[in-house]
Amino acid sequence: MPVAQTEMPRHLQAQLADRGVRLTEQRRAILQVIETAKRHLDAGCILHLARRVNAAMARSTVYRTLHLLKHHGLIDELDLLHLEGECHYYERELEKEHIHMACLRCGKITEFVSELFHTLKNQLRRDCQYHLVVARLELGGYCSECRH
Amino acid sequence: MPVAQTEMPRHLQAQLADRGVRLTEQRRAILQVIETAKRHLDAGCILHLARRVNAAMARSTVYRTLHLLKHHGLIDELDLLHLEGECHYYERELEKEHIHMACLRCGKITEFVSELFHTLKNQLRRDCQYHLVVARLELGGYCSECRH
DNA sequence: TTAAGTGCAAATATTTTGCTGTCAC
DNA sequence: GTGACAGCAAAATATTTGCACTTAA
Repeated sequence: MPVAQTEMPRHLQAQLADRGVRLTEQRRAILQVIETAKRHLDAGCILHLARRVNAAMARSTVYRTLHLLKHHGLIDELDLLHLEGECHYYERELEKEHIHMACLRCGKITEFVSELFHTLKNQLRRDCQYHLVVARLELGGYCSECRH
Repeated sequence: MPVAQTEMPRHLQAQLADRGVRLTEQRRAILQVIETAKRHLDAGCILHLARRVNAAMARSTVYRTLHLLKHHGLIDELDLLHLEGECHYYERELEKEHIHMACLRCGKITEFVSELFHTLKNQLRRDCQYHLVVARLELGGYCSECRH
């Protein structure tokens, strides 16, 4: 019996193309940076990394592209409790939505997947009278190495 | 049989005094603004309202006092999904921790209390290996008037 | 008395915008 | 070919800091 298929993660590039969004060299560079990121990146980091691919990249192009991706729901914007300045961090939207826990001393970020968070979101979606679009749960505390 | 008493909400002023924090005219004005707030205030609003009490109040005093209160755990800092610029909003820390739901179109903020959120926090506290200090859940979507 | 707090102005950090030239489709 | 996009520089927004003066305890 065929099972309902959840949307497979595909290249951001393909997802944008599907939506008729114009693909420029600059956008491709930024998408590549986001897809291959090994940690949470802010706009400045994305610019820095994207310039390795396209040296002339303007800072405003990064901001405009992040805005585009966010409004298409392809990336999530995080604050990570503003541990380092006030910038935002970006990561690819994934099926298994996760919770970010930041260490208030060393800045380490740990990600959790929680079935109960999923249940909570469903309950809120049912009860809150809103058409729920984003749910951001960010935690702060002290990690095992930093707490005394 | 006496029941364990949860800490009653008291004047922020008294809580600061307990901690040996110096009380100035400026701090008292800011505390009063926060305690009597009827909506979520950002630093600019707090400055504006505090100047009704103390006309010479400097913007930097507001920021320094908010920092102080936040580090004493007496207020919570919210982002409300950055609906209006990038500023932060502040509210008094209350026993019944609540969730903020922001309408992405009209900007209305609705607050929820959820038993399940409380349970989730307890589960995370137990499982996450961190000493949990803050948990911020912010939701975005479209309210009943704004969704089509 | 004196360490801590304040006001002011300047600095910093992050993000947005106007405009002109360029490129993807 | 043309409407959307990029680069650049300047503006806007939010917050922090250095320093000299003032004040709470």
